[in-house]
Amino acid sequence: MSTPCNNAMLRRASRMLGQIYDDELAASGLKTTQYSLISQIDRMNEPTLRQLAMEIVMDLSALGHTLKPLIRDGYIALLPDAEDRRVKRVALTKLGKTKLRETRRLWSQAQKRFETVFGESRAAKLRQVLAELSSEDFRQSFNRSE
Amino acid sequence: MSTPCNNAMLRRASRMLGQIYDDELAASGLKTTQYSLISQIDRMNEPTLRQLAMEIVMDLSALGHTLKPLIRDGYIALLPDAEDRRVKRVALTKLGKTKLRETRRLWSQAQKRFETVFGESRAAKLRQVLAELSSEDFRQSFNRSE
DNA sequence: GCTACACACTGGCATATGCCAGTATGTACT
DNA sequence: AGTACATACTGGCATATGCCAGTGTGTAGC
Repeated sequence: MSTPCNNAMLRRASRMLGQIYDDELAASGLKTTQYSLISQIDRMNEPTLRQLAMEIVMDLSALGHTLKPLIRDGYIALLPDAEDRRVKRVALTKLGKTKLRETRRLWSQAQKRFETVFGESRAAKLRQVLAELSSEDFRQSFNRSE
Repeated sequence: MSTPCNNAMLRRASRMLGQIYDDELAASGLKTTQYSLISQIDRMNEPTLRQLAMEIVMDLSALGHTLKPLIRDGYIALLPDAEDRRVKRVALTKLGKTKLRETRRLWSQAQKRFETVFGESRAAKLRQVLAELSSEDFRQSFNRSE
């Protein structure tokens, strides 16, 4: 017999959780994807596009596209690197930082409700598993398994 | 302290697994998302668009868009329902069924490697958790938790 | 300095996904 | 039958994500 597709189930759960979190963030005008991106940029110290892309396991050009609306709306800016002229660094603008603080309240509420409904301990375990699947180590192991 | 975003981590893992499975399916010309869709349609008995959308937790209009390329390529067809003229049912064409059988081999390989690297038992548990998160019950519980 | 090659990003095209505003159809109530 | 409302889908617009083919820039070897 064949097992249900792990990838399909992961995507399905992503859609569900995306819808749920997006509902909570609706008032902010940010999608959860955008909030997560801004939040991640805030946690890193003016990362290069590549560093950011690696961290969130996103294709470099996909990241570029995704950043466009956020740049247009003035939340983030791309700064040329001082050393290497090929490199651009991603930074939050003042407006972006403000937006992040505001939106964090809505996000916290979604997150809190998730933890309540799903269970804090289970959520922590789930995040651990998801981190493992998102690691380069996992990709390597997978690729070496052939 | 604040926990890492459950939704962001889920999406990140989805991107990773998507890339991994897509690599395996590359030779088929189908994306994993498309394979999963065809496979799901095959498992259901000529579902209506709405039934299919509910099952995979996808917005109805998003589903409509996603089906377009597969219809264009002749893998699936939309059939009018006999009883209710508002309704359209989704069916695999002969070509679609053939493609499904062919592509299943590649998918099985990805799935098998996943189970090997991640562990069969852990994978089963993960799917269980993902199914829970994808359920309408979960959405209801979440919405009622406010 | 020149040539190859590696690396970082950009642009174009395609699919994935969602929201909202229609359009068509069915159903309930009068 | 007629009106009001519910339901199923469609189309337009926007973002999310990926691949591939550039373009510009650094670097190693000659």
